[in-house]
Amino acid sequence: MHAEQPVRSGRAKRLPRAVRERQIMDAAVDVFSRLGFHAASMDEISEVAGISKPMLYAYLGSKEELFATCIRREATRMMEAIATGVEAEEPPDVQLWSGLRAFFGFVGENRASWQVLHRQASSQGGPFAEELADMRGRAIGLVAALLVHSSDFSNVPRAGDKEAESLAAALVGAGESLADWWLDNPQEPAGVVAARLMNLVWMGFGDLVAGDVWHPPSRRAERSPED
Amino acid sequence: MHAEQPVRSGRAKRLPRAVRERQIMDAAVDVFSRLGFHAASMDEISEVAGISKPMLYAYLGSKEELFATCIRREATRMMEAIATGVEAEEPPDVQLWSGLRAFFGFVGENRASWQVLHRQASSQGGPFAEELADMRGRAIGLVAALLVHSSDFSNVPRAGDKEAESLAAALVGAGESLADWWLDNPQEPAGVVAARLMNLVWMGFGDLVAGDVWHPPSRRAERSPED
DNA sequence: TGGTAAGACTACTGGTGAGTAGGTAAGGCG
DNA sequence: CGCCTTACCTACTCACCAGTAGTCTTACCA
Repeated sequence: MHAEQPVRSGRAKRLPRAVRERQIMDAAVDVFSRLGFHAASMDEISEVAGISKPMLYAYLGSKEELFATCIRREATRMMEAIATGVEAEEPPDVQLWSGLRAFFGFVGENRASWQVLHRQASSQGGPFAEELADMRGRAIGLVAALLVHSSDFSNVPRAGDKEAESLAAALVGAGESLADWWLDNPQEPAGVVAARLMNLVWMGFGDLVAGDVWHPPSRRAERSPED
Repeated sequence: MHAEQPVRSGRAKRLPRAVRERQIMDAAVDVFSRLGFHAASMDEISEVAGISKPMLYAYLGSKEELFATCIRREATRMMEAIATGVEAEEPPDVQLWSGLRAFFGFVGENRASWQVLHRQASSQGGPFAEELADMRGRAIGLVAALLVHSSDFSNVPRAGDKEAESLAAALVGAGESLADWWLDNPQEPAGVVAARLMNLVWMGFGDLVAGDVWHPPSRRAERSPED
């Protein structure tokens, strides 16, 4: 988690524009995540960023533009974090496992980002939710493709795209909510939470109750299952 | 979905307090679900309800009280709808199935309620989220108890409470998100969506890919799987 | 048929927060 | 060293909205 620098008292030191913009964005994500879009005030964001309000407007435009920029930046960071963790050549279950680990890893280290993306963005109407729905749609699409691809390994008639999509939506949603739950119960490491979801969606309660569990292939031991 | 009566132009007809309160609550749920807590204005709520602002304050108190009352009412309605659908004597998988059907049935017929509960309430901080977290916690607790109980049927060492709870959180979350997805893709009936989630969480992708599916016991045919 | 209390309204206040006008310091470059 | 550009500030305007004061009106009962 970023350590926002303390509230300044005098005049801020001169800094190049790019640096200030990053500071402002960090502050904005922080404030938006804590208060939500409407309750967050530009005054507070500027204060946390350590500059004055007109700088905000000079650099990042209106409040709405600022919020949209936050969403885009954080969404991109997250998708990249996940994409980096997944190898397209692996078998489906391993890909899923890698994706889950990367996802929970990101959330664990960027709680504010996650709050902004998951709660604030989706609960505001208009272009924000749309922006977010786009990214969410891409994530669901990826998972759905994974599912359809999984079916190719078996001799079962290929599931309909709609069906795969809704299953993917359920899975993505399970991940989102488990991440939320995890924020309130942060005792456990990311790897354990990810493994639990992996077991749920891959094995199902039916198998789990019967004592069957999924476990990652033991090769590739450089990535330990604990964080 | 309620058909909110159109915007009045003259003076409203005299009505007994209880009736007016219901109208106001319906209007409030409608407006809060569309705009969120902050963006919703008491003026708009009063307009949709077909009365003037002072009536709002006379009957339901402040904006915060009104919102909290909405949450409580809708949460209670939903929990009751689910509880009514589940028989405690049934085997675990059937209980889960009934619960899912009842849940998706409720969401399908009360979209505004669901928006208020799932999005708006949780994204506002303070006592609202707490209220909501309570209900959510009860739901998770119920599912967790179901899971622990399931294990008793098997010879597996009983899963830890924490583990059951996180699995339940994932399941509840999967339901929430699938419901959200469904709102955007409302072609399919509630029963089909519920069945799909049931299959996912009970069988798991592993079994589904292999062609194994869960299906409800064929007795009790008076409840058809379609809505 | 008139009295009255609950139901309803118009028209205001006060506070808050988005966005801006106009002015001040600080680094760079001749 | 003086000039200009870029970073930065204080102090405002204006709109919107929660909440209220004071007044009118209608259904019901005696």
